[in-house]
Amino acid sequence: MTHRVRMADVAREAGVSLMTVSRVLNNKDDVSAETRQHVQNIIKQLGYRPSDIARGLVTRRTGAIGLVVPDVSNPYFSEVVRGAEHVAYAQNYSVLLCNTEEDPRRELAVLQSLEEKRVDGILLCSSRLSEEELEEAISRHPAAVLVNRRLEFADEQGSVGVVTLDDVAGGQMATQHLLDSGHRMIGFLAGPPTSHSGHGRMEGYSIAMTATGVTSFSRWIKPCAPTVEGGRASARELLSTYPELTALFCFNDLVAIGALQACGELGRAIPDDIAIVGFDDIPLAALVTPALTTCRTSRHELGTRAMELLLKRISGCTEACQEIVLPTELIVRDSAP
Amino acid sequence: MTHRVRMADVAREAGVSLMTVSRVLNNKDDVSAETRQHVQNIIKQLGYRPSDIARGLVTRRTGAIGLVVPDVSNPYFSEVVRGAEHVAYAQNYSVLLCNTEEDPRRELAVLQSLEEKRVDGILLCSSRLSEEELEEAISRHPAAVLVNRRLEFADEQGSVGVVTLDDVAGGQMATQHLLDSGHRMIGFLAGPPTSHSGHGRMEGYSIAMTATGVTSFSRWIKPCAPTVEGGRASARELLSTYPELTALFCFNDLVAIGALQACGELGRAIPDDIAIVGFDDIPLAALVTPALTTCRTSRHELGTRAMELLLKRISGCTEACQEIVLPTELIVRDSAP
DNA sequence: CTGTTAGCGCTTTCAT
DNA sequence: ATGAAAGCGCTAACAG
Repeated sequence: MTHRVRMADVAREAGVSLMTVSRVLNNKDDVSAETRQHVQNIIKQLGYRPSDIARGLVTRRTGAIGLVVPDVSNPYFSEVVRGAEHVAYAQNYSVLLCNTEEDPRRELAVLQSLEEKRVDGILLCSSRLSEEELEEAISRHPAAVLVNRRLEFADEQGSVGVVTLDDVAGGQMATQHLLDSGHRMIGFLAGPPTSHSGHGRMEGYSIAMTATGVTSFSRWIKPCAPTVEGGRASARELLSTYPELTALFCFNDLVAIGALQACGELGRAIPDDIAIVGFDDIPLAALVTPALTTCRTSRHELGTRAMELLLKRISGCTEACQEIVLPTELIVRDSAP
Repeated sequence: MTHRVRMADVAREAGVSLMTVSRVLNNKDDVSAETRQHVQNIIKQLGYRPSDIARGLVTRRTGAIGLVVPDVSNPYFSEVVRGAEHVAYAQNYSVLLCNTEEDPRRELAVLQSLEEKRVDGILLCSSRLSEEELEEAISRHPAAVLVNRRLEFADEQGSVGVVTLDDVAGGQMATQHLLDSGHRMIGFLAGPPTSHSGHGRMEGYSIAMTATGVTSFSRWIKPCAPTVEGGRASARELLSTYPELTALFCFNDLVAIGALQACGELGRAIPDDIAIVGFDDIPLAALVTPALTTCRTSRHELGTRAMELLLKRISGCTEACQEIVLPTELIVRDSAP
């Protein structure tokens, strides 16, 4: 690479000024059709590509969105990412992807890095930060949308958009399904204590249990890592301590699959000895044996709606539309018919 | 946001020149400890964050890598992405993620966009472009590494790094395993005709079959979409046409799972009536019933090695080390014991 | 050790 | 419809 073609090269070659080239590039209408065509030919001939860097310095817009997720290789988030990316691309935004690896320190680090990159906005999924850290981080960015996490205090100021799942309703629906099948001793593998989704699902579980008159179920609630292995280990423990349990509601499908494995190891048949309900309906859920009953959540839609909201906010939309709650849907399969 | 804090604000407040602030920021050693501390205090106090945009304009480095994959929500690629991202982050590079959605036109578009972003290099996974398009795109970027795809002609020029799986050896190993179990009528669900990995695996299959004296197996080769559904449909067709087949080697695990389903529907028991071998060892492979025999490939390592190679090349490493072939490992489970 | 000068490649503003 | 000048926020190269 000898020397990147600059706008000045195009201008010289075309025999016009920098401004004319700039106008052609930005589709300004005050350029004669003739000149425009000529300049476009030269651009193509020289293989010129404008520098977003130089442009960004003066326009203070980068056309980039920071997308922060705990872990792209988690199928849940990779679908959110894909949905978000799709919308961004359609509006000519690019996406800077950042994994936090569930580490709040790293989350702060990527947020700072995105600030230095001067992204036009951030999409923050399942943030593990404290309210204070979150408010600080958000205030430092031109626009922000939170996914799967709400801000208690800043909400009313409309400083941030929010897209969440109706975890409470989902948790309630899942638990009610088990109750309707006659189960009363229902354990809950609750996921990470820091997860807001987990709290919502637990609330739904509690509501359903209480409404049905089941009390003292709190000892049946056990936190766990949101993974197959986490579910397996916690299910073993919970079922060993409380063998009277006849059903398990799980934080997510991975945990539920871990529970499936644990039951296999403990020699407890599913769904006859014990029924299991997951959450999310990841593709895997339909493929394991027995197929998982679960609450379907549209991760893709979570991503698209969040990005749409963010881009709206970037464009200066100050209207209401700042909190979106997506419903979930119970999918009944073999693990809890 | 009234007015972003600039370096000039820090300099004024600290009573020093722009350069001193710049030196503190970039950890240049020719600043007195005292001044450095003072400036750092002011920076923190003002909440100053340097602009990578402005810096990039003068240094011609953006600290960003373009990562191009067909689809992040495909677990295969999301693990590659995660490996790559991990290495990039450790060296203070950020990652611009681009999905091509398997569309070559979109692939060209994102490549152009990355060029305008002036990324320091690109990592291109499973490119569907023609040799010419690929060469053109690569030549326009400061550095490039290809994953799961080779460039026939440009290789010797060392203009591009390459990281691939040893698909031929993998295909051969998988097929040989079936041959060793006594199978001779082995079908191959080949994946997309455009897939280079698919070609490699087919070559391995052919080598093994031929070496064992099996001829005229080409009619048992059937292309398919690289998905569960694609595998299911193609397996049904292939097994209906050639009911004498006793084993199937599949392009990847998703296809193999589709084949599993098809066999279930056709009433053919696995592994007794028909044995199945997949490729990749995705997490799902161990969880389906029967558990899948497959060739394990380390997607994470594909990502880390590729990013390491790219960053080396960006740093001007012109040494050999420009082609890496990662081995695969046969994992024997229940679908082909 | 610290400061001054001159751009990086574009767009904005104002002039013609 | 087109151009000239100024400057976005920073760093490289040189001075002191």
